[in-house]
Amino acid sequence: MEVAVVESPRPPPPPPQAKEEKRSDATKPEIAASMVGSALPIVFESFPSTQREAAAAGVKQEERRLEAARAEMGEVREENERLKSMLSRIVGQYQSLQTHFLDVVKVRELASSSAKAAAENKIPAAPALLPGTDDGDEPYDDLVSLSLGTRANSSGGGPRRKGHDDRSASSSGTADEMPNTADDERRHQISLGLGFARGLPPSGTAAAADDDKASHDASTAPVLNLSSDSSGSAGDTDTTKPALAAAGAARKSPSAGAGDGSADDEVQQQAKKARVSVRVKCDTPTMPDGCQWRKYGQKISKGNPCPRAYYRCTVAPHCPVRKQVQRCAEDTSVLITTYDCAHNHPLPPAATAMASTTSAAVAMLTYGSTTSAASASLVHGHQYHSLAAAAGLLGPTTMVSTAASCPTITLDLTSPAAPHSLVHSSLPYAAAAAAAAAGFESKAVPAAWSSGYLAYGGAHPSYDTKISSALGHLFGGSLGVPSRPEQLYAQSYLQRANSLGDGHGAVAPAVTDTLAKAITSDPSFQSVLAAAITSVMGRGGAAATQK
DNA sequence: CGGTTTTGACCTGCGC
DNA sequence: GCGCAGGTCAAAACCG
Repeated sequence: MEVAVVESPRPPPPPPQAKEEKRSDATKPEIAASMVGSALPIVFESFPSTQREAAAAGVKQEERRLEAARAEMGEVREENERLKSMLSRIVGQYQSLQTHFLDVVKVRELASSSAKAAAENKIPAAPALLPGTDDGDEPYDDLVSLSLGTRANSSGGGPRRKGHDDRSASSSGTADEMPNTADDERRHQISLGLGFARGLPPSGTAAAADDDKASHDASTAPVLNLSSDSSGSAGDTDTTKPALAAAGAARKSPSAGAGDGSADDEVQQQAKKARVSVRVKCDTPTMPDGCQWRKYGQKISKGNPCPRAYYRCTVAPHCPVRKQVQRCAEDTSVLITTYDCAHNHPLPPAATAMASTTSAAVAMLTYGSTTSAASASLVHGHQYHSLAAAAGLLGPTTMVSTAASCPTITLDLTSPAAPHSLVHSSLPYAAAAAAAAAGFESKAVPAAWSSGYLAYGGAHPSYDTKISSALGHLFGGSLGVPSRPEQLYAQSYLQRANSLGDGHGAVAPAVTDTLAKAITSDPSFQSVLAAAITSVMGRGGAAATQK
């Protein structure tokens, strides 16, 4: 349980009142006691002897207040315990699900190999989990939707990628570029089932191995193709469309895409393609996200009289992260900040919130998948947490767009939350996550979570749990949107995660709705929630993995 | 003096 | 091929 270690990374340069708000429950009694202890003597000394009765009455009043405070702290502690147990239950369910999933994958693997050996002998393994598996050669396609739209790269071609689609389509049926079918299929399976998309080589082999599957994938599991829009296609690592920073980065290090890139290179290559846009009401020239930025350009873009400023991260010399800042043409009080890429360096604590959010969104867009915690290397572990954060915490009104040259997640933090959004919080989550994983142009889901998150930035004293404060600081807590009802958000979210499994609205398109159903079915949803909380609370570790 | 901002020029991709 | 728009570069100016 990471709950116990959450308090250590205390990110933001704390404003005085915020510091008070973020004290853990465990420290509260001592704090309160010390406060009372220091206050009482003053009370005694400051009262003249002639007013001892009044002083005594005051003492009694203080004691009553102390009792009340203790009772309140007891409640808070109880609440915290309840949340902890809930979280541990969720984590347990996630692990059991994962174990079960691995078993299923194994069974399918065995079934596949035996099916090939027995020629036409199909083994209907795990039909409940794998409906519609009608081709023995691709037994895992349908698994994808069960694992948050994974196998980003294995599909060998994104729905929007120009030319490469044609290439993969035209290459259908030519298996001469298939060096090791079994091996590729294995990777394919891994990527499908456990979201090892990152581990897949974006170059020829994976895509080529899928050549005869690509068309099928595109039709049966189009939701998987988002990430391949980025760089997962055959041999296009050096010809990918430069999405903002990608152009500059490619210019600076053209060899990065040409070679047989390391995992990190691939990660960066892929991460460069996705963008996260944040809309927030802000008076300052830029949104205070805790990072250090250097302005390197400014342009007047068409359709907006407000200039667009270009910033580069200066925390590390070669950090690829860039951001564009532009005021909304319709409402100049709204600041639109678009982040690109992921930081390749440890972040200052104050910056980890937004950075993890954006990189999480990038990760989700880029890979559309989570990796197995069991196999978590540093990189994979980061991916795991990132996706979790993205899927679970991209709560604010979220739009996923692939209309541009690269997929973009837009977080609209300008609209206040509607009360009902608490009740239906899971749907927007699922729709957003599914849409993000799918890479489809998706209608913005009125999740209106922003207040739910931001409210925790204010950290109501009675709800000063680690979880809530961690959630609250996702966006730095500096964007405070006052909304008391949303302070119940986390609780209702958790409770709903337990009681979920029913209807979904008709907000999302059909495909994403299918994914939404898969995602919001209890175990996955809860696991994502648990991972999300773990991710947020373990920012320190996440920052370390961002190296 | 070092770091940041400004700003015009340049590069690249895309649509016609 | 041409023009447009977006993005980046880099020298000069600015600032603490």
